Amino acid sequence: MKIATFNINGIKARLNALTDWLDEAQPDVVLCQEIKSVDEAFPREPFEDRGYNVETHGQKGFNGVAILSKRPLEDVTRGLPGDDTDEQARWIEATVVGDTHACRLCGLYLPNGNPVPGPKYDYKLDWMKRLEARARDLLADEMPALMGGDYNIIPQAEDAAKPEAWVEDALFRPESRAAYRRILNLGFTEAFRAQTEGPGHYSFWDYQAGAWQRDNGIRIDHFLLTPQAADLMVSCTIDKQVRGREKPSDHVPVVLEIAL
DNA sequence: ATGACGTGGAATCCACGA
Repeated sequence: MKIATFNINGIKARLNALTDWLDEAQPDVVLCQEIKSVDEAFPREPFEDRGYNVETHGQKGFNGVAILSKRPLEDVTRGLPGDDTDEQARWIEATVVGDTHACRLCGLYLPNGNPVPGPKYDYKLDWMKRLEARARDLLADEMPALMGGDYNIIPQAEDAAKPEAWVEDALFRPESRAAYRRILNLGFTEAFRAQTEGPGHYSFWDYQAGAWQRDNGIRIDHFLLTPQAADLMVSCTIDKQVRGREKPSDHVPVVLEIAL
């Protein structure tokens, strides 16, 4: 089963780019971030016409996550547990049943957190504490599960073309990276780094200052797998070429192949 | 050294992003 994460930066602006990519890459599941749409306005038809089930968790203007899946999505839940007052749409879960295993899918859009310090950074770190709690529960369930999405975390210096430019940024601050590492250290496998080492692998290039043309990117879109999911992993790749197309998102898809 | 680009929503600019 081919499962992708893709921050599309606006579903209305990216409709053609996304459907073109679906037709070409034929993923079974896509975890989408930054749909920037309320649920009622999400254009379901182009995806349903292609055989995808659509589950959204949107809000007006910003954020918003969705799952597209060719197989039925069961037990869908919306919102990251742990704070009933949190109104930002950044988390959605569902279970997909494969040929041999079921897998819990968690799609996430982790807060950016800039500027540092400030309330937005506090929110990021608070959100990551809640993420850690949910991650612990997923491990305790001892079933294949994954958390995929835009983590807004540059895990290591090698994950940025110019790491020195990010040292004061919420995506690369020691506190951010430590919070991410705490989750990894619970027993998760970061899918891309399980197979590929070294610098030069990015999933985001800013629209500004010719970042794409200069390959000035960062790797911030990740899949974290429970041990039961990691045992089924086949490959994890970044579909870099998508960034060079017409009217692209500033992120590209990361694609996980897993033997479900 | 600075700014640069894009999206959505409201409104002819602003918030937000990374």
